[in-house]
Amino acid sequence: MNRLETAERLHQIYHALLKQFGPQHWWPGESPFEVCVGAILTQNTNWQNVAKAIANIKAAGCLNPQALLALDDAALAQLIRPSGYFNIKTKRLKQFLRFLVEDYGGDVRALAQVPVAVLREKLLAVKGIGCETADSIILYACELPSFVVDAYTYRIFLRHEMIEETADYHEIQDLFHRHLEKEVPLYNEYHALLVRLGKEFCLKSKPRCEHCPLYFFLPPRSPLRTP
DNA sequence: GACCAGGCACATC
DNA sequence: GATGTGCATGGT
Repeated sequence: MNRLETAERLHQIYHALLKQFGPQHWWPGESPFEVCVGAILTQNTNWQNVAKAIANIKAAGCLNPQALLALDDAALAQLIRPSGYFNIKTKRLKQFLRFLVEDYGGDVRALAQVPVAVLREKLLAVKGIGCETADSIILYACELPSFVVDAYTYRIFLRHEMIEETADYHEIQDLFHRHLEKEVPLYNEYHALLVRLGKEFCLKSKPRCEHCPLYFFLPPRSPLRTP
């Protein structure tokens, strides 16, 4: 597939998804800070469980960096319990909160002033933040262009034979960065639509024609390689 | 009861 | 550098 064909295919898939599902209105958070918290809590976890955890944090009046940091680990773990892995996520959340408060005064808008490449490196240096979480914070909280790749993205584009089975996170991300307009709304909607496709048709749907832009049937769950 | 979900760090070979 | 494992709840 040459460069033009790849770009055309990526756009074709995007428009087919948008036509099928409509805008997804991501990220489902009321503030940039809430998006950051959600990005960490949703690691390998269903969003419904994360929503419960965030509701608990809100009910406790703690949805701000200072209040969350002031909680002791046991209390925070209890609040985020529904999101699973609550002990490890307590540590990860606090690592991020310290980073945010100490380096940026607890203000996500200040994060968004940092050049994308630099910001990404800084986020990845925080223990508990990997590629997907970093890109989610950059794209959905800071509204800067960094395409979010996840396990669904891998499975869908592997099935479309647009990536190799051995493709790692950055190879997949490069596919989108090279062939799509570097626009935040496009990156935002594309990733959200891929997740929607994955959720909707992962195991429920029969395979369709593999040349159809919406090739719903996914290969079995397999890990996305991260560097 | 098994399997899955919007990962990540760390141990081991 | 690749591969395996622990982390944990809630829905289907």
